Amino acid sequence: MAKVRHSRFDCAPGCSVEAAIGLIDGKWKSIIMWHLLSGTLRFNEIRRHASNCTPRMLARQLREMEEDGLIIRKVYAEVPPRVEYSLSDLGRTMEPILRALKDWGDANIGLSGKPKGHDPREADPLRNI
Amino acid sequence: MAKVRHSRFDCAPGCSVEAAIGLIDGKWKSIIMWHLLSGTLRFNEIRRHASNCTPRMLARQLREMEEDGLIIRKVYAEVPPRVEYSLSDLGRTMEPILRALKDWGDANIGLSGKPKGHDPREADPLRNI
DNA sequence: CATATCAGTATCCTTTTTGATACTATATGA
DNA sequence: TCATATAGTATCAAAAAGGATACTGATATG
Repeated sequence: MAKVRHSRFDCAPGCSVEAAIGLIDGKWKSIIMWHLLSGTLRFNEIRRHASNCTPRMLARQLREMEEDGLIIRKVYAEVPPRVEYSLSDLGRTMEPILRALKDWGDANIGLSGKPKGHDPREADPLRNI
Repeated sequence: MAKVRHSRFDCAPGCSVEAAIGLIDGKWKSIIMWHLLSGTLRFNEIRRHASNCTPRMLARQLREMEEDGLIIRKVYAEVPPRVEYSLSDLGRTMEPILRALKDWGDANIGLSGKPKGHDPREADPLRNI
């Protein structure tokens, strides 16, 4: 998405939709949230779930989600360091969204990564008359 | 989001989540979908719903959604031109997602544009020991 | 005749996001 | 002793997304 994260909402009623999605649109956020639904995870545990997410990216996304109050970051004063991430109460309220996304994806995304079902252009070349 | 739109899914099981959100993460897509739930709309009608979306951006997002099979674009050979956008069957299957987003937003976003509920850092400055 | 409407495009530019790579300090285990 | 694990950060570069503005061509309206 862009620049201004969930800014002003003078465009009701679609805006609450935009606001909600604005919180989870980072490239890894929805995945992170999804896995945190199952319980607390440490930094590198999350990283393993989101392979090919660089530590830099993961850190950024986690910080943003923390700022948005979606997750909780708990630092233990140990060596080597231990940091645990978990969903906040607010974050947990997003479960219906995450589940809806998951259900839709499971039902509609083939292994191709493209939605199932034909592209209308291929099926009906006259559509565009 | 980024570069590769719903690419490969070697990271199950979070990937269907990512795939689903990848289809609606454009700055205006979820809003467009939301309004199309109520019925067919013309280009400039959508534009009015998404004030301060430039025609360039609106056109781009609509094209992408069309390519993804979420919406249908119907062109009438009239002058001045008339083009109608509507949800495809596939697009309509996203209603649960959109509704979940809307419900969450209505329940949790104040007029500030920030999620309701306190930032943990303000409430508990010792959290980060 | 001048203007507005329609559905966009074209061009240029800025901002935001993401990626690659290397690096930190300390402790444990081989 | 050397590597490994931890949770990141620093720096640089690339790419993607978004924005501003101006323009189209024919027709209807004032």
